[in-house]
Amino acid sequence: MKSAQPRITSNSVAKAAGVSQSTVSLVMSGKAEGRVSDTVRDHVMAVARKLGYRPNATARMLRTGVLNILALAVPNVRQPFFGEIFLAAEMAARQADHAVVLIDTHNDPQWVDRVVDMVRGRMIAGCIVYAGDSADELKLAEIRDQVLFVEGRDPDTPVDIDLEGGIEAAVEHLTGLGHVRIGYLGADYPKATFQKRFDCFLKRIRARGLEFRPEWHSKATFEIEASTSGADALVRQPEITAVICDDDLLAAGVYRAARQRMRVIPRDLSVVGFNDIELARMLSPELTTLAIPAERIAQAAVRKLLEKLKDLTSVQAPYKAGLELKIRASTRSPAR
Amino acid sequence: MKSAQPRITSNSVAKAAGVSQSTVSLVMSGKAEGRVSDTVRDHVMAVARKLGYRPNATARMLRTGVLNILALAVPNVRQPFFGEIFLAAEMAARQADHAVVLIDTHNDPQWVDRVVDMVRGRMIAGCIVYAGDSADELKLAEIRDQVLFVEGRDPDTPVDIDLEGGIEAAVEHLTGLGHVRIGYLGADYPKATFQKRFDCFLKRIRARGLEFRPEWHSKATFEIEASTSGADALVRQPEITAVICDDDLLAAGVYRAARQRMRVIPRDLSVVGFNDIELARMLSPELTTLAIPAERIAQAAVRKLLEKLKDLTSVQAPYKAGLELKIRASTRSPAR
DNA sequence: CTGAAAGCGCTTACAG
DNA sequence: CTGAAAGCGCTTACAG
Repeated sequence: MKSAQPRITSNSVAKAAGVSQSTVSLVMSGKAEGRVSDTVRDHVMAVARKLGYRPNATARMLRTGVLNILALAVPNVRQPFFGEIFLAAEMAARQADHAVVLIDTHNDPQWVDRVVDMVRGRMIAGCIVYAGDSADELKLAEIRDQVLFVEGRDPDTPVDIDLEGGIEAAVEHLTGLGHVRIGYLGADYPKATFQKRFDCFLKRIRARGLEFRPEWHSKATFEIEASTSGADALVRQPEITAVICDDDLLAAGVYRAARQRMRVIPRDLSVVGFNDIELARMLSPELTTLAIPAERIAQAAVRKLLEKLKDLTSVQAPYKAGLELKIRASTRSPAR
Repeated sequence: MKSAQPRITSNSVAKAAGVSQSTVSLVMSGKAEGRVSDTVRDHVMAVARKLGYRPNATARMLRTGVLNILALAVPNVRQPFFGEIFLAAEMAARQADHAVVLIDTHNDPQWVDRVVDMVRGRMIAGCIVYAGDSADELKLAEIRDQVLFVEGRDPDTPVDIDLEGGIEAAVEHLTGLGHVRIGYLGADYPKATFQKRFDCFLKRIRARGLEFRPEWHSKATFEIEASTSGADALVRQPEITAVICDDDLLAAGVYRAARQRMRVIPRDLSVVGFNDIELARMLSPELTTLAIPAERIAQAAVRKLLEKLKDLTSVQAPYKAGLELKIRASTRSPAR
């Protein structure tokens, strides 16, 4: 059996220091100022350090009712983009003295129920939901006061990206190069953000007075085989001279399909991605792509969630992050 | 201010159901069998559901002393490989009714202190440390009973990969193709696993009676520019006909450097990676690489940590995961 | 400045 | 089968 660990509590520290337990608590929580003499405070701190005492976070939470754990739910942890989102969110949360529990929604069909359980069961204070499915967002209504959506369904999603502006920049870039028959490779996931992206694209195409045929639209999931075959549906149509993708991972599928069809990027086909993960610069030629400012988005999400948890009535303007079109070597004028 | 939330506790449920608080507790914790009549149990469950009651996890933890949160410390969350590790660990932990807090050690120089604080402060039950730096492993000695190392410094790391076997397979594959001057692109991070990898490589080269010159060894971090220039130090030496890399991300640098030097893979240069992340199949040509069974490793780590936490004295044989050489299009016989 | 005491919401002997 | 009570380790009025 497990050897008996000598549990060090505020009580044992008090005993060892020859003071009351309340005094230890005051000192350890940094509220000694004006309530405990400097001599006693220093003595208690010394004893606590010597014993290796740390206040029991569970007891503190129970007593104060203040939780300092947040959850972050993202579609797929294996995607480097969400790694970046987590990293920035964790750092922002840490600075506000909070820990972050990461949830992979793709991987756990029960995730909504678990989040609701965790919030109601006081395990976590709240949850940031990045690009949740529409159905998920609905089920989260039960704890809406503890949830903050990023790239969500609602037009006023508290933290969102400027899809209109980004897609416009991408389309203008391609039309500026002379492309008139542009294909669209969408992400085959039931997320509002992908629906919106395609809508913005269509709107720009129409505004430009360009043609768009249904067969120039394909969808695929992000696994490499799936994205390759989804891309091939576009690549095999020689009249398409450029493709815009919902994600850099889909662009990788376009590269693969193009190679198989002997179409050279960018000579025979221009490609634009979405996200600007490091892969974009590992591909050859380097990928032109819409960069999402992951760090700013994650910071805004944490800040807004913490504000919401502190003060439900505070009305905040949504944060809309601008996208930057990184022009690299995968786009150029179509061959005549 | 925040609107008053009507807190639902076992007490309020008891009142609403007309039973004692202990009865509610028994029912909710699933210990009603033989202690509470079925009628009362069903009634309590119905009332609890109607009120949306969830037992307060914090109170339960404080009372039972049982924590169900683990931490997982990995070098860099943005690397898809660690996304996979997290995913599998989270799933295994969830099945054992535990949550996982993810820590990015690369990103937080204070991470060791935080983990120690969390363990001693009873926020987490224990921590899995994946490829910690040697210095970190030393500082974690204070909570060694709550820590489990993966790919660690210790020769008996409880969960490790079979580097010897893997590197041997890679070297044998290349020598079998006829390569005799093989370069090594190492990861420039102070981790024991990378030191071991190179040592295994050298050992195999020597066992084969092959030459190895110091300038055939280069090191780089994983950012694309860094790996490209680190790779270039090898690629620019025409006598090197093959390169083994500590990571697929480094292999991407070799591809980039080779392109710049006009050396065609695999005609002029064979490349072997490490990890088999999805990138390996996005590169062109597809990358031959040593696959690490991330899922099995993560599962073993969670299982072993939970066992250790339950029973300190149980002695377990280390788990050593075999590596599989995935032979793809980036390796072939050297041109004469 | 210091300490005794109540209570956060549970679980778990214990008594009936 | 059911309930009253103690106690997990803190924080925070309250009294002195």
